[in-house]
Amino acid sequence: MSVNQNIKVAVDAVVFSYKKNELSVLLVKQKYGVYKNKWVLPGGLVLDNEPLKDAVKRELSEETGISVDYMEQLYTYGDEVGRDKRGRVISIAYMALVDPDGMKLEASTDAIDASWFKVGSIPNLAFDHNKIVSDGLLRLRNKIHYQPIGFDLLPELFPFSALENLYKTISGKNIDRRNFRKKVLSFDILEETDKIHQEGSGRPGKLFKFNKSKYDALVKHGFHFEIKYA
Amino acid sequence: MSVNQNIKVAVDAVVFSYKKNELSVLLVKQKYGVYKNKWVLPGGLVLDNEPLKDAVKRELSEETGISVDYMEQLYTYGDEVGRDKRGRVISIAYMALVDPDGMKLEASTDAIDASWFKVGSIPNLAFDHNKIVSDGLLRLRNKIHYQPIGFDLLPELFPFSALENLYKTISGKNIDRRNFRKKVLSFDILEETDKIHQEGSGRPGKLFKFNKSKYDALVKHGFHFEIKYA
DNA sequence: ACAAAAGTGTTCGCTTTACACCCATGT
DNA sequence: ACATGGGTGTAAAGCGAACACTTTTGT
Repeated sequence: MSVNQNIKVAVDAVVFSYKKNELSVLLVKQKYGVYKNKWVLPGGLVLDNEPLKDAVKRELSEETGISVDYMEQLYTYGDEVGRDKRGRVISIAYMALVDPDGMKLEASTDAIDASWFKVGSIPNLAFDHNKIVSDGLLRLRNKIHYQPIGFDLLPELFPFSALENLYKTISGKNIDRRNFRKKVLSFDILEETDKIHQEGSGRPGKLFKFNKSKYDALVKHGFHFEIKYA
Repeated sequence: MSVNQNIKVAVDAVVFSYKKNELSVLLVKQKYGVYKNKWVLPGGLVLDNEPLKDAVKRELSEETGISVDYMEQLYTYGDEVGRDKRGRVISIAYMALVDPDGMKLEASTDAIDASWFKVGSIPNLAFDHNKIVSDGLLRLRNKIHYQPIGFDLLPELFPFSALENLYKTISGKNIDRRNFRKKVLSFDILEETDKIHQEGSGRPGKLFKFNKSKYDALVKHGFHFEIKYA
């Protein structure tokens, strides 16, 4: 333990948002250094007395001004010793989800610019960040099947079709509307409100709300969320 | 990036083995330092130019003399800033599986002793290592349902009942022998050899072998391994 | 002959899937 | 009245779950 080590520790975040049938990732443009003007994932070095998850939140707040609704550790990238030109840096990557409604991006410290990129049109990123994004996407695609994290991409109140379209978009598959609604409602973790959705054309729909405490209670009794596709 | 950071990077491994209906974890007893004589997971500091997974393999080889059949990254522990008394150390934990047949434990560098502990009787470990073990166990329990990693705990040739008992042991549930066999064989990823198993009493059984290349080929065509219980 | 483990099919119920028409609203 | 998206039920197929007797070997 007395060995002198010269490895730096960073965190990076793959933050997803969803809007109008489009899934996006948050990227920032570097302001300084060797990677100036390169797009990268928000992130940076961990402070000496800072828990990893606090480092992620701090970097997100500093570089983009946003705070997320859901966050989990994704993977630690440290097998490519030369992944950062400036020296050995390992990065602990996190995946996060956010409802972008009412959020405003604000590039500041370290970042010249911050912006959402649709997952279909991510530019070439510095480091191994393209790989991290695709690992994050994979995690998200898998996890929406067996954990109710999709709701963290939606506003608190949402029409049922929003959930359906979210699943269609993220999974890339078609869903049978009737079967999907039947399945999700059978879980009894959504509250139907008496408000209705008014936007665009067509018949207005009721707004629903994810009841997290009900979900938690059900889980305690052995319930397991699972959605397969029609 | 010019910030001076004082965080050390370690790796730790939760290595599982299976023998006679018992699942065990590999532990080592510390030889030096503040944690002398404490049982811990095999692991240690990463070298400056060493990929993380190489560090795990090196530490395992140095401290216990074993090499593993399967290894995957588990989780990075870095939210508890004081998890190591000697200073800030984050640890990237790996889960590994090994067939203990013909393996010999050899404690050496840094370790006074190395030994298998049944998962039901793990002592109090230093650091947060009890937590890491239980996270590893959880990962293993979940993963055998949807990835064919159980075979890495068995010898190359095994009687069908060994697989069945492995699943019973790890999941802690009872399995219907007929349904289990039907399901597994339906995947067509096992080769039936003409050798037979001779040990103990009862009718001898045929030995089977996991056909990894066949499995890989099937996966490429959309096959998904999945085992639920009767 | 007995004990011990291997080997083997069928039935039932539930879940998944496939599928099409009417309703409420805005223009 | 037409366009747009919301809301709803039923039948067929496939999969998971429950269940018991015969076979082979050693003692």
